[in-house]
Amino acid sequence: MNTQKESGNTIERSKTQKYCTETFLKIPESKKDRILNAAISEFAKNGYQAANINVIAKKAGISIGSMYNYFNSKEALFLEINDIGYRIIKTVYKGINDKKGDFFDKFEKMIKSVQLYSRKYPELTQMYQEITSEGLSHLSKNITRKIEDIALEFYTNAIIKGQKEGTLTANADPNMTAFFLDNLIILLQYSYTSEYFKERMKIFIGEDALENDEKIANGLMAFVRRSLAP
Amino acid sequence: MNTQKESGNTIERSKTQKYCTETFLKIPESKKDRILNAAISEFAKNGYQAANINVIAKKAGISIGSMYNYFNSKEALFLEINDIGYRIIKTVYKGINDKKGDFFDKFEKMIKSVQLYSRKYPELTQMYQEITSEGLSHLSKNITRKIEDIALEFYTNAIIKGQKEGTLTANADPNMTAFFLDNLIILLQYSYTSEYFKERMKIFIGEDALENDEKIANGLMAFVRRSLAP
Amino acid sequence: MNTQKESGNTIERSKTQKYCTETFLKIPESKKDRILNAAISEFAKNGYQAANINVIAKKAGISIGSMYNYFNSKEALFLEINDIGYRIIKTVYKGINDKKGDFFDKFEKMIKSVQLYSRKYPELTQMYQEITSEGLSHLSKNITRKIEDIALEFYTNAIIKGQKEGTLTANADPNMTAFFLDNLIILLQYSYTSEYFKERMKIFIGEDALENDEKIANGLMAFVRRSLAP
Amino acid sequence: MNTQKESGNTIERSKTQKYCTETFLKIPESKKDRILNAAISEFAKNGYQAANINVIAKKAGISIGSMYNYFNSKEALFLEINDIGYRIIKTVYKGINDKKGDFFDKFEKMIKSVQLYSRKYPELTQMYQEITSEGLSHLSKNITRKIEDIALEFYTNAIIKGQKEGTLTANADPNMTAFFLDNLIILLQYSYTSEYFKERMKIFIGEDALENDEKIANGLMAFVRRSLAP
DNA sequence: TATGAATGAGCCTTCATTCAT
DNA sequence: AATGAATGAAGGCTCATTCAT
Repeated sequence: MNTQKESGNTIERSKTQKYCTETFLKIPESKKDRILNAAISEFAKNGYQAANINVIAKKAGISIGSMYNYFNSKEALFLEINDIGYRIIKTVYKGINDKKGDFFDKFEKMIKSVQLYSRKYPELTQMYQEITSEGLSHLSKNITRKIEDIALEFYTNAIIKGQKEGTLTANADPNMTAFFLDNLIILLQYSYTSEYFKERMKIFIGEDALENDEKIANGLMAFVRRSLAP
Repeated sequence: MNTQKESGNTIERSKTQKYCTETFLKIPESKKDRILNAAISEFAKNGYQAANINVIAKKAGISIGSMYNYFNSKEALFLEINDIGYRIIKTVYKGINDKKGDFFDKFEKMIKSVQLYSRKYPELTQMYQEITSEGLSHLSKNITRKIEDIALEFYTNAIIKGQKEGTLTANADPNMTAFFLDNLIILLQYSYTSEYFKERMKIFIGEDALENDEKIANGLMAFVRRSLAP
Repeated sequence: MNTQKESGNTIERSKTQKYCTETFLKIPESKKDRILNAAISEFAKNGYQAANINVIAKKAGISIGSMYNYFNSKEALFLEINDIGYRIIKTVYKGINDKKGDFFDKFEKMIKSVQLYSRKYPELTQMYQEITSEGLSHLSKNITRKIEDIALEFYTNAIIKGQKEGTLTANADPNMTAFFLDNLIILLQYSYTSEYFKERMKIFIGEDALENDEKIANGLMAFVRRSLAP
Repeated sequence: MNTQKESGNTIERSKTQKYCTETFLKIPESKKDRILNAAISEFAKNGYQAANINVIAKKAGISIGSMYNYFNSKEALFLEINDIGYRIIKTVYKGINDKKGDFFDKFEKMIKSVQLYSRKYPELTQMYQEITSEGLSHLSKNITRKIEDIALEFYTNAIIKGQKEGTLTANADPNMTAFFLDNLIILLQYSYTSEYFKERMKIFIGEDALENDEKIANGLMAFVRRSLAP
C-alpha cells in the first residue's frame, strides 16, 4: 500500500489555464513542487482563510517576496492548486473511460482510483473538501463546475451504455443513478482523506478499515451491483 | 415545504454538556436564541476562521463584553453551536427509531428528515460540514463522535432487525450497508445546504432539483430498495 | 510673535461632516487633540503616502487598534484633518467678511490672518500644500472645492462692493482680480509654512523676512493698492 | 497652442551636475530619454513616495538591474530629473533676459513661457511642485536654491533697470516686487499643471480658463502694469 | 553590461481578547 | 452583570534594492 506523503510528489500542472505569473513558469520544477506542495499542505490543514502565505513561503524555503513574484495573491495560489486537483481528477476519469469493460468494471476502477489517489495526494483531496464547505464557492466555481461536468458525463455515458448493452437494469433513472453513485464515490474519497471521515469509517467498518481497501471495494461493489444489475 | 429562515427558531440546547458559562444559563431564552442564531449565521456564512465574534455580538444586540461573559472564547461559542446540531440530529434519529415501520419506511423517513431539517436549519447544517474539514476536526471531535455513534446504532439496529424479519436481503453486510447508507444520507444533506453541493445536484438532476423533494426521495429509495430488498 | 508649535493647539472640529467613528466622538478632547495633532504633524512632514499610521498612533500614545477604532482607514483620518483645515479657513474668511472696512482693510486683514494662522497651525497649512501637489485630488476634492468656493465668494463680493463704492478701480476685472489676489495670498501662506518657500522668501526679501511681518504686509498692500486703487 | 505630450520630448540634461552613474552617460540618447520620460511621468503622477522604480524601468523598457546601473537609488533618479527641470527653467530665464524690451515686455514673455512650458513639460512642472512639499525639500535643496537665485537675479535686474529707465514706478521696493511677481508666476504655473490648481483656476476664471491663455496673460499684465507703471 | 529573480523590512488593517467603569 | 473602549499580535501584500548569471 502506498503510504507515501503527498509532499514528495511531482505536481502535474495545467499548460493552458494558469493563475501563476510568468516568473513562476521559469523556475526549476523541483522548486515549483516545493512551493505547490507547501501550499497544498497548508491549505489542506487550515483551510483557505486560516492558511498563512508567509508560512507557505517559509515551508517552501523561499522569501515572501518571491512568493508574490510567483503568484499575485493568496487567491491566485489557491486557484492554481485547485487547478492541479482538477487536472488529476480529469486524468483519472479519462483513464477509466478509455479502458475496456462493462459498467461495473468501470465503477470498480473508480473505487480503486479513489483509494489510490487519496493516498497519493491526501492533502489535495482534503483541500477539495475544504473548498466545498467554506464560503469559497465564488473562488473556485469555474474549476469545480468543470469537475462536476466531467463526472456527470462519465457516469451518464457509462450508465446509458450499460443499459443499452443490457448489463444495467433499465429501471434505473440515469441522472438519479449518476448522482447517487457519485455521492458514494465522493464520500468514499472523504473517508480516505479527511481525519473526521476516517474516524467515522473506522466506527462503521472497524478499526482496520483503512487497511482493507479490498474489503471496502467489494462491499461497495456488492451494494451497487445489487441495485443496478439487471 | 418549510422554507422558514433558521434565524427565527428557538434553539434546543443540551442540558448536560456545556461550553458556555454559568452566566449564559441565567439569561432569558430569547436572548440566548438571539445570540446562538447570530453565531450560527455568522459561522455558516464565513466559516470558523473568518467568522467575527464582534460582529456576532453586534448582530445579537449584545456587547462584546457580554459575549465573553457568556462564552470564554470563540472556540467555546463554536462548540456550543456544534452541540445544538448534535441535539437536533439525535432527536431526529430518535424520532425515526421510535416510529413503527420496516427498514425502508425508516430510511424514507430519514430522507424526509434530511430534506425537512436542511430547510429548517440550513445554516446549522452548513456548519456541520465545516466541522468535518481539517482545520476544525480537533475542535469538535467528541461531538461528532457522538453523532456517528448514534447513526451507527440507528442503521445497524434497523438493518439487523430488517434481516431478521426478512424485509432485507441477508446478503448485505450490516456494517458495510450502514456505512454506505449513511454516506448517501450525508451527501444528500450537503446537497440541500452547501452552495457547492446544491449547484452540483442541479447539474446532475436538473435546475429544479431543489424543488422536487419527492422525486429525489423516490429516486434514492428506488436505488436503495433494489440493492437491499430480499 | 507667536512661535508656539501647532502641537499644543486645541483643534476646532466640524460638527456636521465627519470621517471618524462614533467612538472617536466620545473620547476626551485632550486625547482627540493628541491624535489629530500627531496626525497633522505626520501628514505634514511626510505627505499622505509616506505618512505612517502606526507612527501616528505611537506619537499620540494610543494603540494602533484604537486608531482604527477611531478612524476606519488612513484615508478617513486624512479627510478628518482636511476638514479641520477647512473649518479654520472658513472661520477666517467669515471673520474678515463680517468686519467693517473697505476692500483694502479686508485684504490687509487677510494678510495678517495668513501670518497669524500660518504660525498657529503651521503643519496644517503645510498639509494643505501637500494635498494640492500629491495625486490626492480625488481624496480631498470635496473639501478643497468648498474652500475655493468660499475664497471666490469672499474676493468677488469684496471687489464688486469696492467697485460700487468707488474705492476700487473699475478697470479691474473682478474674477481675474480675485484670482490673482488669492494667488498672492496662497503663496504668502506657503512662504510662512513650507520649508522650501520660507527659504525662498529669505532669498528674495532677506534673512530676517520671517521676523518682519509688518514689512511684508505693507509691501504687499502697496503692491496691491497701486494696482487696484481708483 | 502646443498640446504635445511631454513623453515625446528630448530631454536637455546638465553636463556639470550629475546624479546618474558613468554607465548612464554612455548609453544612447534615445534610451536615456525613454528612461527619464518614464521617470518624470511616474513621479508626476504618483508623487515621490508612491512612484515605483520597477514600474519606471518597465515603462522605459529596461530591466530593473540596468536602472540601478544607471542610478544608484530612487533618490538619485529623482534628483536627476529635478536637475532637468532646473536646466529648462534656467534656459527660459536666460532666453527672456537676453531679449530686448522693457520690463513689461519681459514679464509678459515670462507669462507666455509659463503657459508654453507648462504644456510642453506638464509632468516636469508638476514634479517641481512636489519638490516644494515638506517630505522632499531636503532632497532637492541645492537644486531649488539655484532656481531661486536665477529668478531673483532676473527680477531684480529687470526691476532696477526699469526704474532707472523710468518705465517702472520708483515707489516699488525691488526685492518686494520681485517676490510678489515671482509668486504670481509660480502660482500661474501651478494653475496650468496641477490638477488641483487647474480646477481652482476654472472656479475663479471660468470653465474655459485653460483655453484662454491670451485672456489670462492680459489680465495678469493689466494687474501688474497698474501696480508698477510709473 | 544587462537581466530579472530574490529578498525582507515595512505598511495597512483585522480581530480575539482584556479590563476599567 | 453589562458595556464597549483598548490592545497588539498577526497577516496579506509592496517595493527599493541586491546579486547571480
